[in-house]
Amino acid sequence: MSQLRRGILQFCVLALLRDGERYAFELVRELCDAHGLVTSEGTIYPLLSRLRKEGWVNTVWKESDSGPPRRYYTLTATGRRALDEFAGEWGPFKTAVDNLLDSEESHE
Amino acid sequence: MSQLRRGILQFCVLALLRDGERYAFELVRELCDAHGLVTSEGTIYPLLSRLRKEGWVNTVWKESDSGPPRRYYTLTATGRRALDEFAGEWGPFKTAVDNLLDSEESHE
DNA sequence: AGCAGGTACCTTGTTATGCATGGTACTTCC
DNA sequence: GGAAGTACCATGCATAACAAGGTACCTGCT
Repeated sequence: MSQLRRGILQFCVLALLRDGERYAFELVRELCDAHGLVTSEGTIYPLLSRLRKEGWVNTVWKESDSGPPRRYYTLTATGRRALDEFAGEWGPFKTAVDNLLDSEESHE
Repeated sequence: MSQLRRGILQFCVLALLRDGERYAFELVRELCDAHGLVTSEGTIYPLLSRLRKEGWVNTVWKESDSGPPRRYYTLTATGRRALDEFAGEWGPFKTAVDNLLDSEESHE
C-alpha cells in the first residue's frame, strides 16, 4: 500500500539529489521505474514544495533543448544533515520491523 | 518521525497476534518498550477497530484477576493472509530504500 | 497552418492514519 | 474515601500520498 512510503519518500528524493541535481519529472521516472517506489506527479510536486520550505533544497531554472524550462533541485547542507539523520533512524526501524515479522514467521 | 510507522503498525500488531492472543494494553507495551515502534493508546484502539472491521481479527472478553475486563484479539485466516501479503511487500520495499540510501552514501 | 502527443510545471481535494486529549470504570492500597 | 494503576474507548487534528485537472512549451505530422 501507498501508506508504506509515508515519511520515506522525501528522503528517497534527498538521496537522489545527493547524487546530483535533478528536476521533478526526472525524479518521478527514477522513483517510479527503477525502485517501484512512487508515484505520480501529484505526489512529487507538493513534496518538493515542502523540501523547499524546509530549506533542504535549492532550485534553479534552466532552459531545456526539447520542451519547457526545468526547475532543477540541489541539496543544501541542511538537507544533507536531515538525510543523514534519517539514515540513522531507518536502520533500527527496519530491524525492529524485521524482527517482528521474522520471529513470528519461524513459529510455523 | 512518526510518519515512518504509517501503514506498518497494523502489520506489526498482526505479527504479534500470530504469536498468540493479546489485549490492547499489552500490545502498546510490547510495541513501545521492546521495539521503539509506537506509541500511545490513542494509536492502538482506533487501529484495532479498523482491524476488526476488516475482519482481520476476532475478539473475546475475559475477566482479569487485577483490574477491568480485557478484550483479547486473535488473528483470523483473512488477517493471516493480509500479514503474509505485507511480508511479501516489505522485503522489496526495504531493499529499494536501502539501495537508494546506500548507493548515494558510498559516493563520499 | 493547425493539431496531436510528449514534456514540464503546478494546484486542489480526498483519504488514510498516527497521535494528543479526554472520558469511563474497575481494583488495590494507604 | 482518595490516589494510582489497569483497562477500555471516542473525538479531533495534522500530515502526506495520490488522483484529477489545469497551463504552457516544443516537435512532428498532415
